[in-house]
Amino acid sequence: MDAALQVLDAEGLDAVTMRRVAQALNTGPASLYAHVADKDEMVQLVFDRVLSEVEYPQQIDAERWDEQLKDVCRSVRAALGRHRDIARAGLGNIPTGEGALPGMNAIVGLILAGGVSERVASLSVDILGLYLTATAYEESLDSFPGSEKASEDFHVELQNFFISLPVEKYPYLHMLAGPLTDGDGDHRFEFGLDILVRGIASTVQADGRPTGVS
Amino acid sequence: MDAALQVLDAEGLDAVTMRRVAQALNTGPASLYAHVADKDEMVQLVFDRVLSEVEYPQQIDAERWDEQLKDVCRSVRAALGRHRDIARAGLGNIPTGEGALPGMNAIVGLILAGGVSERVASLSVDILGLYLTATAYEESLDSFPGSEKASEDFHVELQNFFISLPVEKYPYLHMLAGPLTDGDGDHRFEFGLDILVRGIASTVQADGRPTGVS
DNA sequence: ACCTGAACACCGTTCAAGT
DNA sequence: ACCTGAACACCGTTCAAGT
Repeated sequence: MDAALQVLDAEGLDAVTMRRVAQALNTGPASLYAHVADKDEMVQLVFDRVLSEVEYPQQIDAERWDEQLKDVCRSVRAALGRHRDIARAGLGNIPTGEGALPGMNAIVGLILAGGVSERVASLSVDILGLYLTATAYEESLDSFPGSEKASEDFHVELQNFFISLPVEKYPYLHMLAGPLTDGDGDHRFEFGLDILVRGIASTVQADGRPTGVS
Repeated sequence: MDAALQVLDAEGLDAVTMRRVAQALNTGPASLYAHVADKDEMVQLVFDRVLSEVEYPQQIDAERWDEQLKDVCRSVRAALGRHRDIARAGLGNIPTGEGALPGMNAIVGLILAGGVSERVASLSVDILGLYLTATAYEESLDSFPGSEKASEDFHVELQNFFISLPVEKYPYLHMLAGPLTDGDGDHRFEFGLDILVRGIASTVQADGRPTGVS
């Protein structure tokens, strides 16, 4: 597992193959099958390990549940961001490993502390997880493929493309050419996080009783 | 391109390889490089083609911008859902193909019709795209790998896992074992969509002037 | 401009055989 | 229980050669 994480951090998720990891262990790929069912399980274990880095409050403060919730989410983003494009491995899965459970338990607890129903809490944790892995994955694509230079060039190119679009055919895309390609990652993340957390909160009326939403 | 789409629909995205597509064309893999730079470009073209199936209103009705916006989003989900796990190909990319642009232009227009700033509109279209591709991808994993039976078994298994969790260690996960694994896809999708669209709308005050959000 | 066969450098996984 | 070498059935991509 340490070996797999090392390969991931050094070369990215695509390099985390049975053969590459085995090589880092000075052995052959077949040997790994004594410890792991298949490649997917290996990658899932790495993902779980990364999630174990997530920090969460030991105590839930119901008054500040939304800020605490956001902090856990920021910690998830930070953990994923520290390990290349590992977020890709989390896209289709509900993580059930030892590393992920404490953080997930905290997130569920914080959402419930917001006063929402169990149903809404379940849907919320789902969509929040989706948001965290998907944004982390997108950001990882920006940071690595080439140098930072390449990604900046790509930005300019994309903006030029939108500007070049025929105004009569795509008026709105043309209009937003600037802001659409303006990428401050931290800010984007906070915007989405704020919308989601406020959306979850808006599901509860001022008196603390759940609204009829969904 | 037709051949690639056929392979996708019949066997899923993993089967869309240079070799498989070439075979469907009764030729060798090297021949494809006369029409396409690499595999990624080929898959991206397929993705763009799928997005061309998206339906959008010819005329924006500013009064009903949110319902119109939701309808376009539903159409994106439907289009992606018709083509296996193609959504995976859309995860890290801003689509710039002929097929995707009209729908994207409509989405941007509808968000702007909601009265938000250009900045917020850009962030919103971004997060909405993230949500659409990520949910479509997750749903595609549920529908295919094995039969529907297998996915139901998996559900039960997952629920049992959460129930089996030690209550003192993971109280909230244990509590939500039921709803957390209760998957009505349509309903989940609508819940998230509603939160996002309301979140975007909440960025504008009642008088139509943008709030100071983000 | 388009196509081809052959090759290169990789994959995940299996399996008989060993300790 | 753990490891190994060799093999199988695949990959994407390149390249010289053809039309």
